[in-house]
Amino acid sequence: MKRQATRRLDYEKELRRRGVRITRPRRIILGILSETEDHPDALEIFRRAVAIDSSISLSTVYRTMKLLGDMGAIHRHAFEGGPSRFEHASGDHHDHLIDIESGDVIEFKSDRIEQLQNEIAHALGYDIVHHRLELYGRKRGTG
Amino acid sequence: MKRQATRRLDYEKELRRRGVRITRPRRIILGILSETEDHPDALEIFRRAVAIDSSISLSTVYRTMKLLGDMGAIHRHAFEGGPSRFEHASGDHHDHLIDIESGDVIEFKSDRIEQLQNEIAHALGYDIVHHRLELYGRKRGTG
DNA sequence: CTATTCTTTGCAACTGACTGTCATCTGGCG
DNA sequence: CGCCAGATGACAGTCAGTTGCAAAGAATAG
Repeated sequence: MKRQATRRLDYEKELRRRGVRITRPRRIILGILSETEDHPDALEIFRRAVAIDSSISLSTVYRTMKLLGDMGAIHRHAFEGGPSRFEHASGDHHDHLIDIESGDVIEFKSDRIEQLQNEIAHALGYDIVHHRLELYGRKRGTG
Repeated sequence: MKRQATRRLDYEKELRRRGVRITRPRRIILGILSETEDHPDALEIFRRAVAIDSSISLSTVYRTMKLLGDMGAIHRHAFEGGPSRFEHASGDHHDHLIDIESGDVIEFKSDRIEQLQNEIAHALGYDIVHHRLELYGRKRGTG
């Protein structure tokens, strides 16, 4: 449970190392990102940020998400039919199963699939730069 | 090469069956969709349609793509960082490898991956409604 | 073939999700 | 503290797509 505080400090250290200033809005957004285990969108992050400091603007949230995304500190996911949703980039790679009823996101990982993807790309003469694998499903016995 | 004309007629028959009127703009768009083997976006379809009948509007293209998509006659793909691109829904399911340099789309199919996806979703208590698997890559020996 | 009906169209205004501009503000060093 | 490049809030602009509406045009009836 101390993981979160550590993660925020890691973010700040990394930002400093890159000559990025740690401002009040950024510290608040970093705090929100490091505490959440879900996949909030920009508006949701904005709402949570405003609850802490009402002067924060939505532009700053978007700018900060872009900055952190470019740095590789967070991942942006453009799931179907909605705004981008974010998660911190710590931990290793995984893909997502999206509950089409609730919007909940479940993370999973399959080395077999990754391996098959590489084989396929290779056979087609390509190197994979990145990929997107999303399963959209419904809880069994719920419809 | 007669496949395309047949496909357009199939589209029209299906539309009629659903009580949808076959208008001039729709016939033109259907013709474009049945002739192309690539994955054009709405604007590209619009450009091709205007070359045939300059009075067609972009709204009608969007509306027709939505109609055909809802009917399941075409598939809409929202690849990263660009507008939706479309392809006719004939033939069987496949996934896509996108050349990040040229935007070219290569179709591929892997029963092994599909099977693994189902196993994963099942293990998590879900039934897959649909999925999205996109590989973004670069041609080997090109960079 | 014409009248009637109800869908579809083109246009323009609108929306959601960002991105860019700019005057003002501020973090961090000196 | 004082400075000042980089960051911020406010808001205009963009991009892809959607929607409201009056006019046009399919399909059907007569």
